[in-house]
Amino acid sequence: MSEVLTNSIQDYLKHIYDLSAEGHPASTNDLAARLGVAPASVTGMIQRLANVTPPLVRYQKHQGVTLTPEGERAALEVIRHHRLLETYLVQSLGYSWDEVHSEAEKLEHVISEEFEARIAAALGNPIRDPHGDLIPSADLIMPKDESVLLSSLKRNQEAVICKVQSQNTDLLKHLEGLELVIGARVKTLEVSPYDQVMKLQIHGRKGFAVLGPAITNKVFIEILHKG
Amino acid sequence: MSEVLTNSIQDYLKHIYDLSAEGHPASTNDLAARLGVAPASVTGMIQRLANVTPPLVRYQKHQGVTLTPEGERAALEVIRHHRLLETYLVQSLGYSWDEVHSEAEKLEHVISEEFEARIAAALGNPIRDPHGDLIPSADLIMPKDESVLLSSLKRNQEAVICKVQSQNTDLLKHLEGLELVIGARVKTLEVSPYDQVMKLQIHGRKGFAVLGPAITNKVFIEILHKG
DNA sequence: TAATAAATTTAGTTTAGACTAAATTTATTT
DNA sequence: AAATAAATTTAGTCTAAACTAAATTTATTA
Repeated sequence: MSEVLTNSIQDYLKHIYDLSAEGHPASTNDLAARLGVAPASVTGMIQRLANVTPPLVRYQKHQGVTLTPEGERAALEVIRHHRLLETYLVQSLGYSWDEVHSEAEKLEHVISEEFEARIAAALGNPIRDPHGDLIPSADLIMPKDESVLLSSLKRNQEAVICKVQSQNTDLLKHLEGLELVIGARVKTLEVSPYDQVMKLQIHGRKGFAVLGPAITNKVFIEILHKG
Repeated sequence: MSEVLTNSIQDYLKHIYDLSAEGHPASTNDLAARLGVAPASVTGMIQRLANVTPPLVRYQKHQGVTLTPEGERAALEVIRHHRLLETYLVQSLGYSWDEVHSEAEKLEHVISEEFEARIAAALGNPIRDPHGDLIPSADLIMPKDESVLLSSLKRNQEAVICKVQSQNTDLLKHLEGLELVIGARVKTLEVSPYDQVMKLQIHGRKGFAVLGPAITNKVFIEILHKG
């Protein structure tokens, strides 16, 4: 019956997507917190989304909410918009990684498929955004995440930094200082067996960096298979 | 009291701006037609806009509506967004002039001042959009329009095409074929006194074009003062 | 297991911004 | 100037999406 995906609905679907990504349904309260809205408002909305045809979510009272395939498609569309936009703002308009979120948050709801296609092409169809998050493909498949924690890298293995899971400005500044940024190539020189401290060589930089687990458990990498 | 300029309000202000640009206040019916909304809805909205502090419009029953200085600022902000966006879409993302309007229509309401500044800079602070319309400056002054009709160009005068006032695809295609596009330099070789037919030399093109008043009264130019 | 706390839902309001139908005002003709 | 037409306004309704307060359900703890 209904056909329109309002901004608000798109936001709900987006947050349900990543709250339920961990396996269990998204709870009313968590959703409310993410959306900055009262829990009662969430209940109202998810009931509507469950009763639309086709339903966008599966919902049982007190049991939380998950996306139907239709809901997931819609969510992935918004997520693709968001992450492509963040990438475009950084690459083509010179934004820094910490300025892009709120801009993309607004633009994601209004750009056309044409616009999406043009910026994707201009960027060479990237697979990760500036934060390292995966970008769903044009046909709305979320790529499989091959990344692992830096802390799991063994001696002599090489890898590429692909994500830093943290909003902590100090940490991010510290990593920037070390040139340990997304895209950087690294190789493990040594791992201390007791405290997990790693000695890391950063490609194109002399000497090495020493990182404790407080850092290596926040940084994700893709291991380079020697070919 | 109110502080938020919703999308809808921005659209009203924008259309009031250019409907009242001709001198007389914008009428309820004309506004309704432009906005694709019932006349009664317009009355409701402009009453609200007149009673907000500070008022955005001046309104007297049955007399139409004009912008206050505050309303005009808000309108120029939206118009600047729109025209910069159209320009950016054409210059930087390869849109054609006839595809940009609806995209800009949606984006104009959501971009930040940061975004506006960045695209303006990337474009070299342009003064006209791809349709030839003037772009308000960053401090929201609408530049004075120095353009005149091509039909007013005298023999031997040179000018630059700056606007074609028409949505007619045939005409626009015809002009494109002649390379008579925005930015083109032209010189009048001859004007026929009875039927106003002009013989025009187009810079960088051999031979000349012959244009009747049906065309020369749609094309605007800026005359080049020999310096 | 009863009592308390936390999470969720229901019920009823509110606001923006549209709508229709009816009433009123201004403009145009005869 | 009266009659008709066109434009505008009033009044009341509707929907999306939020809200608060109260009620209910589930989870936790003594």
